[in-house]
Amino acid sequence: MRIGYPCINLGLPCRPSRTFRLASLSEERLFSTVDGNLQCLEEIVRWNARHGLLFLRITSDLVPLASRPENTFPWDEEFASRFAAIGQLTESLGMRISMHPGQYTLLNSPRSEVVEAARADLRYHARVLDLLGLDATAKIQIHGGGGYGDKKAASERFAGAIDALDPAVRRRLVVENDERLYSFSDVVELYRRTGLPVVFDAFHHALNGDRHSLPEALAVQYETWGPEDGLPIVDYSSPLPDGRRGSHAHALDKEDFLRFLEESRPHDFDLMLEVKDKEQSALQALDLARADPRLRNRGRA
DNA sequence: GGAAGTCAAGTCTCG
DNA sequence: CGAGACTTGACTTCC
Repeated sequence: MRIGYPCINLGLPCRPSRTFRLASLSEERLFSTVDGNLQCLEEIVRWNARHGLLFLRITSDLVPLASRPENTFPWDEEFASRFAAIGQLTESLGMRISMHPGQYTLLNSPRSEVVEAARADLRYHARVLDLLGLDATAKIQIHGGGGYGDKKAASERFAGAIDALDPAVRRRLVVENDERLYSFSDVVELYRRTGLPVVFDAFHHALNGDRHSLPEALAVQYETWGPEDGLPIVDYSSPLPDGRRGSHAHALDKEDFLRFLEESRPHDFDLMLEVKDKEQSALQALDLARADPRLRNRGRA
């Protein structure tokens, strides 16, 4: 088990997700922004490694507006050696990398321009991971998408869109249960149609659950990950104290997290903590899990 | 310099 | 059918 947090480190003075408005797009602006974002990403990688956090989700804003047609700057060529160096650094540290496109990246839309934009966005994400030189264990996690009033047809479109993807994108994709539409059972069904491994989000499962208990879900999830995919990925976030639906808690709920560790015990996975205070919760989680033998296992699934 | 408003994305609900 | 909600972090504008 490796533990991590998404995208930004709130304690560091830099951000790897600086961006700008479409109206401000220029080659100069893009160059200087990506330059700064990569610099910050490297700082985060080093900080995380020093603190034992070996699972990192890279922000989708690393290259702002990357998949917009207006953006014609060859950032991938321009920064190829910078990406390669950071990728070598993460490899040498034993760090795992993932990415998670936004909620507006939808492969199953009935609108072809939406699907084409999603495809371009996924190509961008895969390009980043390719430039880092990472193998297929570096995943891109997506959701099932919209329902469009006919979930069955929407799921069919999802499967068709997956089948049509470039293998360089396809091999990195994993599908995560959401809090509203595609439950854990639904994404397992998508796995059966597409072969995409399943990311289990414990928080979404609590909000949009089905018959699976936590250990049951983890056992089913485990079967969806192949030898090339690495350890399964699990997302965890604490429930909000006031019980408000959906959004992520501000800080780690220690009791809930310890219960989660206990109940998930038979299964090993890499754990992404989606909590608003980012690295603080990840450090607490690492501390709470320090006696857990899974932390010493970095092996294959 | 800080507060308020805007953006980027697409779906979905509500009137 | 069209306006607004939803989400998130950061930009941008305004005083």
